[in-house]
Amino acid sequence: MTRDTDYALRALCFIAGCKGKIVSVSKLVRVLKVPQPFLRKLLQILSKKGILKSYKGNSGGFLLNNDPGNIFLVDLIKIFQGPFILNECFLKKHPCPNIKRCILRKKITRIEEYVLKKLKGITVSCLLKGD
Amino acid sequence: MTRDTDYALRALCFIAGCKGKIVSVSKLVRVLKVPQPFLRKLLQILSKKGILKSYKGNSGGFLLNNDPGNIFLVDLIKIFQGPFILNECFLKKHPCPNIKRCILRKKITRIEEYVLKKLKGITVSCLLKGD
DNA sequence: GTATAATGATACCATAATTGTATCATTTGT
DNA sequence: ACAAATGATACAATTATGGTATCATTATAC
Ligand code: FES
Ligand code: FES
Repeated sequence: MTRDTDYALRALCFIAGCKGKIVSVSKLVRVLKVPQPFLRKLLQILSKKGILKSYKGNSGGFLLNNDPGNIFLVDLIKIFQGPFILNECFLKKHPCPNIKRCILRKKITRIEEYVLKKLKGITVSCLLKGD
Repeated sequence: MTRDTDYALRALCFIAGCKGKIVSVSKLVRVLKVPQPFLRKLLQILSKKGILKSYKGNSGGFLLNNDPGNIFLVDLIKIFQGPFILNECFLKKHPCPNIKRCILRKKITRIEEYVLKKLKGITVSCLLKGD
């Protein structure tokens, strides 16, 4: 998990905690102790991706656009770290001669599928509530 | 999986395939089509770590130091990518206030333990044989 | 209606990690 | 002695990450 995803998740959890109240970046920064311009960038991205709703102008800020139960960790990972790529070939540059049969690939794929399944079960709300 | 691990694993598989014969880097390069000086570095590391045995001098090269069934993918990952770190805290800089209770941490840890267990089952020989 | 406090958009920069190169010394079989 | 290999190590290029800075735009509060 990169810093992007990390910060974003924490911010989302906090926003979710302020049920309904618009939260500004400066507020978040005070709480999360994260570099402000960086966090701004992240929230802007989340806003573009439809996860947050933004309110401009004085006393503006951000709000969740969905139920916290509908914000999945995998989505954040996708946004900030690109698609959860299932290890295509374990030699990336030269396309692999035996990509169809490669045993390692099969094993890794199976593992990644499991991880993905588990990750799909993690949402903002389940982190807040603790189930 | 990084390029290091990737190349190393392919090299090991190939060497394992040449049962007993000493394999030189130049031979490997011809087969694997990987930058030579880079591969050399990798094999030197594997040799230092006791996974390969090296033979200097004319017609020298490398040989497996263990049974292919005893060369584990996890070991390569450890060597080239550092210890398989179980996501300590999802905010790395400022130590987390609730590191004991953090729900995400618990969930991630559980997933990583599973992956580790599966990864521990992957050896060079099982990639060659296909079981 | 204007000042203020917020976001939107974007370009830039610094550092670290990854990936790869180059070189020279040493060893050993022929 | 020579050739062909590894040992050791320093260097360089590229990319990814993490972070800044700036200016424009919008909307609320007074
Ligand atoms: S090496 Fe290409 S898919 Fe396994
Ligand atoms: S945030 Fe620190 S362990 Fe979860």
